Amino acid sequence: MRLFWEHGYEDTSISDLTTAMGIASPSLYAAFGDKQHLFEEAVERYANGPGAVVATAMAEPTARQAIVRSLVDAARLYAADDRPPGCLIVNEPRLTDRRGASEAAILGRLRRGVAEGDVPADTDVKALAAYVCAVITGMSARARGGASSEELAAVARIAIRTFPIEDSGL
Amino acid sequence: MRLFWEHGYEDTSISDLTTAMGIASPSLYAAFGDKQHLFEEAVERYANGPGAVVATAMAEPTARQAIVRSLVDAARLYAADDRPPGCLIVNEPRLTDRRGASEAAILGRLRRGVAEGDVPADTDVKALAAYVCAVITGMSARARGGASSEELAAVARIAIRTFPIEDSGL
DNA sequence: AACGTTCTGTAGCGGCCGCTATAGAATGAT
DNA sequence: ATCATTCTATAGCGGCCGCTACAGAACGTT
Repeated sequence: MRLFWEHGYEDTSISDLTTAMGIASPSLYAAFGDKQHLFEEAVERYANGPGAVVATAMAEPTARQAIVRSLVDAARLYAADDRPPGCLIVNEPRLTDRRGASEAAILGRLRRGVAEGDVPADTDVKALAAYVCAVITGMSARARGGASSEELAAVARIAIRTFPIEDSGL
Repeated sequence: MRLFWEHGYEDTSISDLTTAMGIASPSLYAAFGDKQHLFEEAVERYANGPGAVVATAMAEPTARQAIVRSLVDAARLYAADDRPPGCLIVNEPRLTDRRGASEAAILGRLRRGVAEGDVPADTDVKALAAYVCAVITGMSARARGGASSEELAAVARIAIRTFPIEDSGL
């Protein structure tokens, strides 16, 4: 998982993986089938662990808090010094579906916000969800380029200013 | 240039290039040296042509107009149907220097704005430049994912709301 | 028309890729 | 202690990569 996270699918070779695991390639193939399956298992593990930032943030009581939490957590986690920088799902081209699911989660949370009254009814929720995803993508890219958590947090703070929803501390 | 733009450096093979050019590989090597040099020439050509969006936008009279123009132009060009989607320089991992130059240009324009009075003196210009770059990166990524110009423009409009500078039409 | 030069294309180099056939080591049962 | 079974590692498959030696075609000169 860490290797795919750091280097991406294409730039992680079977040789890299077996070396890191301390096994030989036939053992890897016996255990995981092929590279594709191993990758899927790694992504699943990632999505249920380090990659659950956005998903868990959506549980916040208001839509604004949910999105603020996404961005703030992303800023911290994408540049945490005990992990590879950025987000595996955001950076890996072939994970379009997973990214779509994240965006759908954000969109759903915004719509719930409209329904519950904490988001103005005239808000273009689709565009806002796309915007949040774009910012998160940009943050992940910057993390990969060596940006610090503080720098990402500064970006997040600016991004948050756009919301048509009242401030709520944080 | 188009091949590198569409598929990136690694996923564009010499075979792809020679096929597109209608020549054989020895001719390519005679003309460009090696793949790396050809890529650099292609990037140079890109930077002086389709990739000059941000650079030219910086010439706008105010910093705000410059940044608004960057985002609006990016929205239109990144999803123009007569070109590959997104930005070569933004998407290619190895072009860190070029990206740094773009960010420096934005930062310089913001500082000039502070000096000329059209940007508030207490603005965190570094963070704002980082934010703009992050949004542009996100827009390029979305373009690659198939987003339309309209969708990108919607993202740009939201992004623009953050600016601590007065609106000026557009 | 014959020649010398320039250029293009065929063929193939070494190297790494994902993947696997096969032989040998470790383990449990008799 | 011997054997049957499971697992592991060595070695190597075909394929594509970037790159190039070399032979043959095209062309300007005499």
